[in-house]
Amino acid sequence: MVALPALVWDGLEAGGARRPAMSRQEDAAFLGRTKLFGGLDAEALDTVAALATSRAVGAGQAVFRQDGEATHLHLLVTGRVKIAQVNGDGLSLTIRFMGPGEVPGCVAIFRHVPFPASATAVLDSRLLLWSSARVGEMMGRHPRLAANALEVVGTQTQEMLHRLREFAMDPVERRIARALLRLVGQAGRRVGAGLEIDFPLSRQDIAEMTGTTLYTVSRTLREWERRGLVQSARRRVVVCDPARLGEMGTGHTGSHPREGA
Amino acid sequence: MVALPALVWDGLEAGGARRPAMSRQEDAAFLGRTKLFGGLDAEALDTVAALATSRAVGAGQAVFRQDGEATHLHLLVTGRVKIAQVNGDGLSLTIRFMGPGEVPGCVAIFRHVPFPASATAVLDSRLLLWSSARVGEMMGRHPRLAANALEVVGTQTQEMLHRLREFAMDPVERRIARALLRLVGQAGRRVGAGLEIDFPLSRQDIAEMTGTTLYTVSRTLREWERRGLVQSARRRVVVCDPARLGEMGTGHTGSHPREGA
DNA sequence: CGGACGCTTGAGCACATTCAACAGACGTGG
DNA sequence: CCACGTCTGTTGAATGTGCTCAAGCGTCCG
Repeated sequence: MVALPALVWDGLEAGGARRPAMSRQEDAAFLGRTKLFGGLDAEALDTVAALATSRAVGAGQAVFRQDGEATHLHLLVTGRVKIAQVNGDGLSLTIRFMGPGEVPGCVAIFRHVPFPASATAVLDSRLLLWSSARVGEMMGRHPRLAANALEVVGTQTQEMLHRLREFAMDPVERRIARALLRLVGQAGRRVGAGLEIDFPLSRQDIAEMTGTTLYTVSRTLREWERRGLVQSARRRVVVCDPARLGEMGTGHTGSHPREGA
Repeated sequence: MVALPALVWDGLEAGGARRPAMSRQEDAAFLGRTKLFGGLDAEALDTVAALATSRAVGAGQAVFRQDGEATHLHLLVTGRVKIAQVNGDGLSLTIRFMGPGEVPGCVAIFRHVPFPASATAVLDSRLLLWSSARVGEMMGRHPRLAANALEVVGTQTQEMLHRLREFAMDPVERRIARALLRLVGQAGRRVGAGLEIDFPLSRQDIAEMTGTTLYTVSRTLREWERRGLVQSARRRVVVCDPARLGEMGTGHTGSHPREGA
């Protein structure tokens, strides 16, 4: 609502350092900084990079689809991807957003099961791909990779657990606050008014992340804007006061939680 | 409410074959049938069994506590264990129940982080323990073990994801139905009226599994009892008609889901 | 036998949803 | 460059699911 400076979502500033095409060497260096491939020796990284296929996906395009066979491991290099699940009634739940260095759909690859959710690029993105068979080979050859994979998947389990608790016990307002803080943490960019979320995010998107409706999100954000906690415009959200927004999560500001102790 | 035959929860029938003390050889054979150790060769199993410590935990006693340091890997041999998380306000969420062959708290061990939840025996239970350091050694020595661990943790992630969707999109009634069916699936025993859940389960327990209150659970179960879907008595639940209860999950029997497509 | 525990039920209320209508921003094409 | 349609967001009013609070009852166990 407040006037926010004009902005393009993709391009130089969003993606960090510009890498238009990226050489094999640059890829290898990048891999070494990811959770999944970190700690492998230089030679291994080089081999892994050499085996990868590169793929560009435009904003709004699908990276992979729910229930599709998981034929390839996807590593996000630049851009941003939304992981979302659709249920039988056509309602959809956004599991999370992923950024550079993350591995959308990794559990499905490791378990050799269909993707449990769809991945859609929300910004122009570039990914590296390895076939499922290649991944098996690499895991066998590099025990460190297997250990990393366990760590990555374990982290995801605990994140899911954390969100499960939110859904089970927190009122909508608190879930929205937490979702925004999480997004700011993983995709926040300093701007004048505070921390802006790096990619276009509609009320509907937030609703799908928090299991509520776009109407409730709109009302909540509007109220927070009056109180100076956030600023927002069309598909743009800036968190001005993360601290006070966080108290909304811990706090007893508003209403009552659910359930009897 | 309907008269159910008298019953003791623990003892012969609950635990499958009776193993009062259990030798190392029996332990090894048992390990070979678990998800985590399955597929290891006989020699490895024997070594692993030899390295284990046995521990008995009485019903109602804690196996480990939330936020406690994860010093040991726990494998449940007999009995049943409840995994639950308490939040700051003293409200608790039951993540799941685990039975023989399962590995409560495994993610914390693998990631070297504190337990995210508490484990409590709901029946007299026996567990095998390995120190965290031992687990590291074993995983290094047996690649198959590392692969199994990834599979186990990956399965958990997907289960959490599934439950997350339930919490986000399903009304309370559906969540209760699903919870009962899940319990019957993993701890169901044939009885005259249908499938009885293997261990004592109160309204409060069900409420903590489904993020609701014991009052709502009571009303719901009562209604289902009138319709002949379930039978229940004090801390006992029998599912009489799993099929119709399942339709409650898929179906449009009742009300409306949440969220705008 | 008495207390604790688990279960049931009613009445009232509140958060959040549903439905409906509108307003402004964007971009597209004439 | 302006007109139009589409997309996103805002807001009001009515409704309802599920929670809170309160009371009572039966059963199990000490």
